Amino acid sequence: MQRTNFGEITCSIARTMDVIGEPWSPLVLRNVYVGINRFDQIQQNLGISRKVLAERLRWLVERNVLERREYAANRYEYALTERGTELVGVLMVMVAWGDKWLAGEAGPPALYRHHACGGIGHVTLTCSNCGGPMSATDIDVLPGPGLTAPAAEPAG
Amino acid sequence: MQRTNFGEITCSIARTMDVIGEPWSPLVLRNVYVGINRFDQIQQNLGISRKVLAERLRWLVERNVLERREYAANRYEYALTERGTELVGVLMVMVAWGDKWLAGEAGPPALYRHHACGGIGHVTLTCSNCGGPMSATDIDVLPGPGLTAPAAEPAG
DNA sequence: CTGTTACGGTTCCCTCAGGGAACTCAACGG
DNA sequence: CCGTTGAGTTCCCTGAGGGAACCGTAACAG
Repeated sequence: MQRTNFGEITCSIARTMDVIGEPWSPLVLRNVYVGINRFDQIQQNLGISRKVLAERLRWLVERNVLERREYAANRYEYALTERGTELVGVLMVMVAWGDKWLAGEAGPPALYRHHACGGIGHVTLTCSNCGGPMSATDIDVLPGPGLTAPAAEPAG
Repeated sequence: MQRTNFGEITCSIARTMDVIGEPWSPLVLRNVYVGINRFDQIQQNLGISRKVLAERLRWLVERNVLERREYAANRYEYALTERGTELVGVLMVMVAWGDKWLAGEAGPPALYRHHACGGIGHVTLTCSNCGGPMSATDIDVLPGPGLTAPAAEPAG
C-alpha cells in the first residue's frame, strides 16, 4: 500500500484523519460551511486542482460528511450533513489555535460572532461532565472499550 | 510548486494545516503527548516510514510545536512545547468527533478522565465570551483585521 | 436550430512525496 | 572487540498532487 490507510488504525484521531486528513479537505469543508458550495466556486477560491477537488468531494460525500444536491438540471452543489456540521467544530478549534499562534500582528483573518451573546469570541474547550475548562494538561488518557490491539499505550 | 503551500493562504485553518496537516503529524503529536516520544518508539507504534517520521519531527521542531532534547549521549527525545500542548486541544476535538461518529459498537478506543472533576468525559466547545455552547450553527463568520485579500467571503 | 457560454467534472502527463528496506554512525554492555 | 540499540539517512519504486486540456449537458443568444 502506498499511502497508509488511517481508517484501520484503532484511534479516533486516525479515523478522523482518514475522513478529513487529506490535504485540502478541511478547507473544502470550510468553504461549503460559509456558502462557497459549488465546484467551480470552490476550485477558484482555493486554487485547488480540479482533479483533486473532484476526488475530495466524492470522498467526503461517501463518508456522509457532505451531500450532493442537484439545484438545477445537471448542476450540483454541496451541503454539510449533520456529521459534517459537527466536524466544523474541529475547524473552529484549528482557527482558535491559528489565530493565537500564527496570525501575527495583522490579527485573525476572520472573526466569530456568537448568536447567543452577540459578542466576538473564539471557541474554548470544556468538560462534558463538569463544564469546567479542559485542556491537554487537565486530563489522563485511559484505555477505552474499543481498544482492541494490546498496545502499551491507549491508542487515541 | 508541487504541493500547495498552505502557510501562504490567508486563513487560520490553512495555516494550522500547514503545521499539522501533513499525514501522520497529528498522530505523532498524540504519541508524544501520551509519552511515546522517542524515534523508534514512535516509528514502531505508528508503523510510519522512518524517512517520513524524520521529516515530520524536523518540521514540527522548526515550527516550535515540539522540542528535541538529548536525554543521553546522542540519544534524543521529543516533548511538546506550549504551542504543541495547545494543539492537542485540536486532537481532543477530533477524538470527540471520531468517538461519536466512527467508533461503532466497540466504543471509543480511549477515555479521558478530567482532573478537575475526576469523571470520564469528552470535550465540548463553548464561547470564550459568554461561556455558552458554541457550535458551527451558533455563529456568524465575519471578516477580521488580518484579512488582506479582497475575498468575497472571509477566509477562515 | 446553430454558436457560445457556463457548469461539473474527467483525462492526460509530469513531478515529487510517501513507503520500504538497507545502510550509517555513535554510544553503550559485556 | 563485538554485538546491540537508538536515531536517523540513503536508495529506489510507486502513486498522489498539480496543471492544463478535454468532454457532455443545459441554458441562452441570435
